[in-house]
Amino acid sequence: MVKKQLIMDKALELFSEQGFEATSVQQITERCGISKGAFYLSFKSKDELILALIDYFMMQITADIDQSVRSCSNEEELLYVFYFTTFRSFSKHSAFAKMFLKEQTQTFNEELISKHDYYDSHINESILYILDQLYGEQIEETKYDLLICIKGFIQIYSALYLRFNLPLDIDSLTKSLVEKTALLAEHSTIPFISGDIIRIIKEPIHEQVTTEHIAALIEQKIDDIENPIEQESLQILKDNLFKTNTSLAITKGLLENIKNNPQCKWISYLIREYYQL
Amino acid sequence: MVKKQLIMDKALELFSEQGFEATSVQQITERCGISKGAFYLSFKSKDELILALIDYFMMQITADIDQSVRSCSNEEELLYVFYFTTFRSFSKHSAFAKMFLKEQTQTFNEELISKHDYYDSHINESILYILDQLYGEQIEETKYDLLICIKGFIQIYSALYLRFNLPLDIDSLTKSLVEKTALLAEHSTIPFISGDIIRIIKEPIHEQVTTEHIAALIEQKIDDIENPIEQESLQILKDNLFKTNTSLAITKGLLENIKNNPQCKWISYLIREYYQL
DNA sequence: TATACTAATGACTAATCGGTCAATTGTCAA
DNA sequence: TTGACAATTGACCGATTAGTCATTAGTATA
Repeated sequence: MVKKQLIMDKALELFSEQGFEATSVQQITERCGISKGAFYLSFKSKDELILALIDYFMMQITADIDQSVRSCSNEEELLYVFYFTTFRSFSKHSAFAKMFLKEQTQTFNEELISKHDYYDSHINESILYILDQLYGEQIEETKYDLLICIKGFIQIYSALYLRFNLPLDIDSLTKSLVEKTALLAEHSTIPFISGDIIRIIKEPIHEQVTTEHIAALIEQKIDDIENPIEQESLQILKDNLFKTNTSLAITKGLLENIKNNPQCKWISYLIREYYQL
Repeated sequence: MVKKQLIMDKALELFSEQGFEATSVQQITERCGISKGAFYLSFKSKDELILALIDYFMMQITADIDQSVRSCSNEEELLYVFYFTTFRSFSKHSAFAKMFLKEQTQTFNEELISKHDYYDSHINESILYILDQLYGEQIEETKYDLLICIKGFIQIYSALYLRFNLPLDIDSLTKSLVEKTALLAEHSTIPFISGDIIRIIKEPIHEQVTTEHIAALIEQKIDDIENPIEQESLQILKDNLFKTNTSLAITKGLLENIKNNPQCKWISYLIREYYQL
């Protein structure tokens, strides 16, 4: 599916420059050097394209953040690692980040909102995990305000950087934000986010990670994977989902096989969560 | 110009629900109960409409914020007054705030960006004024990071509130943000925003307030004003712009005459700045 | 070379867009 | 009541949109 990738690349360029609605399928196909018909061989509709883009990148970004946070052994560095990974991801996928920033407040598509909420809730969990690890009970009251503020920091600094296309000194930005976050965590006492609001924020809880969900995801991705080892690993992982008494060692090994393919990051993230690895 | 107001009202509703691009002129005229031709009697184009909306509301909001900040005598309350006025304004004009949040990241119109920058720079000045008053030299290094963080707080909490249409306890939110801001101002030591970035941020400096600019603005607004006293006051203020040795007392009195008309807030703000009142 | 199959094309449709303008309606002074 | 003028209408325009499909080009097998 090289064609699909080509379309996604060029479309992302255009979306980040002009926005989704302002970009026509014609423009996309022209930049790809293909015909209009060819576009609709790869994607059923223009909407499906943007949803695919969001999935493709958000899976990577979200899994990236989660992984580096969970694998960080040094508590001192937890916040640093989180911010650093986040901005490095945004920096790496800056065209996507730009598009995402443009479209995230748009209401034009119900499915887009729910997708946004889905990944957002995963990121929320990563942040809450960090806060829990670092401060625990100490910030029981202000926890959700901290969550909001951290996301506010990320959003406003990202927007600044993406707006002017500045070269970003991630280390410096991260250090600055770590200090700010720590200050708020350790000294702020007046919460705003009340129990009611928390419930509303949390409402779009991401569905329980089910065997069917993972299996469907593998099914969907498996044909796009070119490396035969990775493909077989995915197949076995999928089959094992429906067996009992599967070897955790084998599972871990299989996960190791696919860990370098960015397309598999999300799946392995979900499987790790599923088996509590 | 009652028709113009009707169109702006209904269009704002639609824009805040669906976004600007997704709303057609047809939809607007249908909701107004007028014909398509009638729309184009009031506005030269759809673009002119959104620019008018932004001017109409941003003038009020920006002037509101500036006025309450500058007229706050108690230094202790400065930050509180700023946040409170800001959120009260957003709350009062929530449909506009919603639309603005949707469209602010859109690139589709050069003029829209420059308008955004124009009002943004005014708000920046209000915030920097507060920071200067409260902390002065003490935050020389971190001043612009504070500016960014304050705007980040406002943005993320507004988005939260507007997204879920929650009833907003402004006082509570404001107290929470005042504490956070004070913490950052008093204790943060690691700046990120460097001199280079400041220059880029400041670049779209709003033009010097000129006599011609104010006169043109009055000219443009004066026919929409229905109250004859307000209309005459504006006329005299405009004429006085081109005279030397005008009485400051008279100017102040005239400003007093128009202070209750929201349409005049921006003009009186500029005139006050012009005469250094 | 002939056949069978897939990949790719671009002219086409139906709908909608922002914007125009000749025709109609409403209003008020003479 | 008439006539002059302003306000309002909605059919219409050209451009553009997302999406379709009969046709063609390319490729692999027999």
